[in-house]
Amino acid sequence: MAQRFWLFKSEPDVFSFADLERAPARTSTWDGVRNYQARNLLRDEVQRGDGVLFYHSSTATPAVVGTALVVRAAFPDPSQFDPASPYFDAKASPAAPRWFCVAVQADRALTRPVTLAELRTQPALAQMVLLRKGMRLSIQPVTRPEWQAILRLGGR
DNA sequence: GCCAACGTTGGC
DNA sequence: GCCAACGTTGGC
Repeated sequence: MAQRFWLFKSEPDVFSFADLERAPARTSTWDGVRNYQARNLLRDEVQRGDGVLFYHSSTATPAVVGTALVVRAAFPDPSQFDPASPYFDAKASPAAPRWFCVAVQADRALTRPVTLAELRTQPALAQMVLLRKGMRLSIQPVTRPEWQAILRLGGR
């Protein structure tokens, strides 16, 4: 399947792009997604080899800050089975997992972050899912032209 | 900290 | 199946 592109949101206070770059093998499980629409994308659509825009949300200057690569397609999110985890789900079981995650590897930071405010000024990005009113989805599809435009804005 | 928008839960 | 109440997200 052709490479596709996604935008993953993360609160930098919880897990930042720099955290991913510091992780062993620059790789981390993208766990804790607890929204069904986002879950369905992770489980059914996101494939190994896809590109990810790493977006910092709920911060003073929300922005796309780097790119990552999907290095493992969907598997059951281990945190749902861990009673000590904030993402524990008593209704999930290994036989009937409810939540899924993928693994991502840091690619490169953008030369400069592309802020949400800047994204909004770009006519080429007018249809971006991120910019739609009321959109809160934490896993979003990105088109190839959007991907390319954002990397260009970010100095790549 | 505020609050709009959206998602989930649960009573009926 | 409806919908009110509640919880969460996330920009500002």
